[in-house]
Amino acid sequence: MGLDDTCNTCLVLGLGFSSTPGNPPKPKDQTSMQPPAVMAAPALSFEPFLTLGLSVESYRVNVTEKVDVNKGGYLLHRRRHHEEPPTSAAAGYVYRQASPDPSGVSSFSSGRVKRERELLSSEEVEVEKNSCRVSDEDEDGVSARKKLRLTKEQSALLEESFKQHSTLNPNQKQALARELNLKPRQVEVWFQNRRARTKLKQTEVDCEFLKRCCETLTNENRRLQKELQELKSLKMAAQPFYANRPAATLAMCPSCERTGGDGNPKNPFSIPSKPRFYNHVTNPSAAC
DNA sequence: TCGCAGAACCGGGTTACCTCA
DNA sequence: CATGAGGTAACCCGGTTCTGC
Repeated sequence: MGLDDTCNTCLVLGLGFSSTPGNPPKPKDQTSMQPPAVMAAPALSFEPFLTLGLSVESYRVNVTEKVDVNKGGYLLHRRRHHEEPPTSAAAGYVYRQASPDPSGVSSFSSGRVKRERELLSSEEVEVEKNSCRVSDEDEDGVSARKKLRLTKEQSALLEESFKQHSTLNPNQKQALARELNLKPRQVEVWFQNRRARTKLKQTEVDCEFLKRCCETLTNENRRLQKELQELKSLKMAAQPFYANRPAATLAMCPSCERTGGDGNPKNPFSIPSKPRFYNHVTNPSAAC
């Protein structure tokens, strides 16, 4: 092993996702977004490479399954799982709830679903009749988009509901609409937009985190390049003097400038026969 | 007047259910 | 009777439009 071989001392810097402090524990039935974090460098490797990168696949997957950074969990997978609430099972209520289905393929299998929806839709019409806050048409019948301004009370209730369920089942939507004197469609839209805002916020947080990781790794790369350069210049300077010695027996610690050798403890230039690796973060010198 | 937040809308994808050959 | 295809409804998402402040 020569100095060039010492350059083969690996540096592996990985960037991936791991849990971030402060993230709420993921609910049992939800997958969670794991914010990115620098992975610990592997202890041993013999290939010379410095990696700065993301696991694209894991990022993609995780980004689509994240937990609201400040409002609790939310679901991005389409889920059509439902279950009967304990109190209303006999009445045949249908719930849409988060599904643990990891494939993202959802299930919404109940023979009662459609009937339930039909019942609800008729109810929805009634609610919409009663809802006077927003109208799709003006008095003269001309379609005009009017923007709803939610009151503080309405917003608070919607937020509260979102904290509990980031998605609504038809019953919840109806109940919420009734309570807020809004159209079920408006409640639905609010939840859709709310989920989108949550995701956007999470994406921004992730982006910032990755930027910081990138900076850190860039600096580390620069430092190691410099160290490598120093090693090379030391090798060049030492070559005339130790011309008869195999290059593999030469090594010098750039930090303490001690020179290693062939592993013989009596030889001041000996290096261990086996390469010693170290955590460059906690121990910047391999030779020491 | 401009920018922003967010409500509303649109198109596309997925799933469940129903009907019919 | 079982089954597969086609149609429909409902939901969600990403993206966009547009309104009110």
